[in-house]
Amino acid sequence: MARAAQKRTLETRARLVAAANAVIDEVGYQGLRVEHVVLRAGVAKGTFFAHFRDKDALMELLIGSRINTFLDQIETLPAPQSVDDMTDALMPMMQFMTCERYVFDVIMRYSGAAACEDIGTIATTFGRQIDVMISWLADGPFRKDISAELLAEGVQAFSVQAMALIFCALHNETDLRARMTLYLNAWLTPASW
Amino acid sequence: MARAAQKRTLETRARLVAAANAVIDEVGYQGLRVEHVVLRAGVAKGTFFAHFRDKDALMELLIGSRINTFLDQIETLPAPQSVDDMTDALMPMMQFMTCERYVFDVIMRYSGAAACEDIGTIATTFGRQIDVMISWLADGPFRKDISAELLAEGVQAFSVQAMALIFCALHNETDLRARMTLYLNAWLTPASW
Amino acid sequence: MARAAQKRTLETRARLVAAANAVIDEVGYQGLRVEHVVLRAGVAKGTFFAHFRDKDALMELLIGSRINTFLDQIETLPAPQSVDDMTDALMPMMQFMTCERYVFDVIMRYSGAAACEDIGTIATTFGRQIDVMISWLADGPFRKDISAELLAEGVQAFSVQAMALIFCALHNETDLRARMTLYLNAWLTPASW
Amino acid sequence: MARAAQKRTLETRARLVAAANAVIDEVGYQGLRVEHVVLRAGVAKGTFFAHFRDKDALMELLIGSRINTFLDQIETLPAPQSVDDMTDALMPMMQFMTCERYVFDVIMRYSGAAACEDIGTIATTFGRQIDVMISWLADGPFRKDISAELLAEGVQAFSVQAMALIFCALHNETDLRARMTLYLNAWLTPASW
DNA sequence: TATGAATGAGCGTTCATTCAT
DNA sequence: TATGAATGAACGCTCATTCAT
Repeated sequence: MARAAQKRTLETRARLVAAANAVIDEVGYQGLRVEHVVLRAGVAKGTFFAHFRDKDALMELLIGSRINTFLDQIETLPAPQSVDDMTDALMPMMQFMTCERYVFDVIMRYSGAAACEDIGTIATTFGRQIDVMISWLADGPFRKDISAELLAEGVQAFSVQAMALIFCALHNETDLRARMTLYLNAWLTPASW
Repeated sequence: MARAAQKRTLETRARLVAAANAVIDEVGYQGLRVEHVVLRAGVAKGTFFAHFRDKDALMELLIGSRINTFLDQIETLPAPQSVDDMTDALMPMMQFMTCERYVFDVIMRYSGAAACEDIGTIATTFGRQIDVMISWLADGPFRKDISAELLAEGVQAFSVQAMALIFCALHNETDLRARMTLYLNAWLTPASW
Repeated sequence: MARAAQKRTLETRARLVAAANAVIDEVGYQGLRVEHVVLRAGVAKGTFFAHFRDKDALMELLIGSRINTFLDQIETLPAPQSVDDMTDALMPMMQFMTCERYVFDVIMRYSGAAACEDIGTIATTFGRQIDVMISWLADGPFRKDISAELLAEGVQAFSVQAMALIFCALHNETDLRARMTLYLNAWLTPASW
Repeated sequence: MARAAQKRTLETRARLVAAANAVIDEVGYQGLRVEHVVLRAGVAKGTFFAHFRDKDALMELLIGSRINTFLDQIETLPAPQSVDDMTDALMPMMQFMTCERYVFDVIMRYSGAAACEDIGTIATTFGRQIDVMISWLADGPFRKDISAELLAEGVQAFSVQAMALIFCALHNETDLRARMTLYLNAWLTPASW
């Protein structure tokens, strides 16, 4: 019976997540309303809050999941041997992260949280990003005078900077890649000064 | 006549700004309510919206002004000759920027906007930051293999990264300075790799 | 459970309606403020708008209810056998309809709507008025060369005309009855021309 | 000088009226905003209120003028010799009166005001309507057992009734004419009962 | 007359969240 | 768990009208 109950619980939760994704497909993350989610899931509003602490918790889960999917993909790639390769590897994830101002803002609220005990889906992805990059950086023709971790944090800092520019009317996706290349070349390439 | 009218307008606007600052002193930026502002300013609510598009517009003005004041101060300083000096110079402004999560979030919405025609008070402060740092970087014992502008953008990227960490439970003000030093040393110091 | 929930809903709605009526007793229909209603009902403002589309929807309900009460009363009366009797029967309702310029205006917005599918409380009362009068007209010493329905519509048209005169500074309640008698005699009395 | 000043005054007033008509052509009577009128007229808001007691005063003037134009036209017609002719004569004016719900409402606020000392442009038009119709009724093959004035008031009452039906989704312009014919036949035609 | 900034009361709305059942 | 009515604090907005200059 407990097992059955748990099964129902999981089903309800899955229904809510599916409904939320469907809503997002229609109106975007920004436009998501709890009301619409529960309506589509066919459950009561209270049920939503029995499954998610608050709306933000759902958002974090949804966005975090998407990022994790991108990271799964990224982890299958061989360690990039150039800044261009690294940019290529990161681009899909960065494009998702900038698909909506709202999404970027949510993610930003957790940036830097990588080093925190803080356990949230998005925060964890920052840790994963750092980890992936550490493995890459140790393994490629990149700057070696500072720790791979610090280097990775720098890549993250520059990613954020590059992404932030997307939301300027004057910049577009092409710029995102160009910026990244520019930044990472300056940050990662062992040049003699 | 037009001048007289404009004078009254400016006075009212000044009253609103002063009232807003007073409210913020009491309840913080986050806690500011339009209602309280107009009450304290002794003007009608409609007057508020005749002067500011919405609450956010006021916020941008207030926060932007504060940042500009810090930049005024910063511009009086001699060009820093070390990463420590540079960090010292930037710290007061960064501390303000991280005084409240809300303030940081507002600022972030305009980060990267430096390069934009986009005219908002905060956006312009990003441009000023870049300009100040360009003058510093050209003038100090810093990396010279890339343009001062790119270097400045990097400083900004790392500042954001360092500030974002403040909002992790695990970090505090001391860390802000430490992080900045760490990042800027790695970014600005001409080391042989 | 659904029944219980509905019960609470009905109670809240009843509280709002009662509060609204109390407010009207004090300040009139014109003076009714949503704020005062919710305050007196002891519910949140949001609750009001969960029950009524807007203030006008409440007004229609309240005024429509009052008219229906008058019609209930009217329906208990025997079919009038003279224009005077008919006027007597209609007077209380017409006096309510002209108790406030605001009330009359609200009602007018729905006049003629009798024949409409349009479902609003006030609109339906127009239909009831017609029905009552049809039964009267078929049953009394009134003109018979045209359909009772057309005759009833004419009574309505003349009622409106007579009521509209009330809002002329020069006219008063006495005139309302006098006008009605004059009009109805001309409209309903089988005279040889 | 006084004459010059008066000339300027009249010009400004004319500019305001012209601007108002232009605004109405674009957004309808309902959509007219004093702000738009003064903007288009190139005068200050205060000037508007120096020329018109309030917005309603302007509206009354504009709508009243239009009605008077229709009445001018109507007065050139020969006295109608049938209900159909009478309906034809009145239709253009009635169509204008029902061009917008707002216009009809404004007019209604003055209906019945014909008999009032009350001096407003629209109120006066009601008087003119009555006068025109009195001359018609005395002069045609219409009911004669009651005064032409009372008969005219009845025509007005039925006109209002017919026009009110226009604002029911279920009715249209064709109905307006059909209704009028129906009503006026019942009211004006000397039939033996 | 003309100006136009200021008024100001109130409406409608929002929507995540709570809580009694 | 599930329900869903109720919450409630603000915000934005409206826009005719006033009044000091």
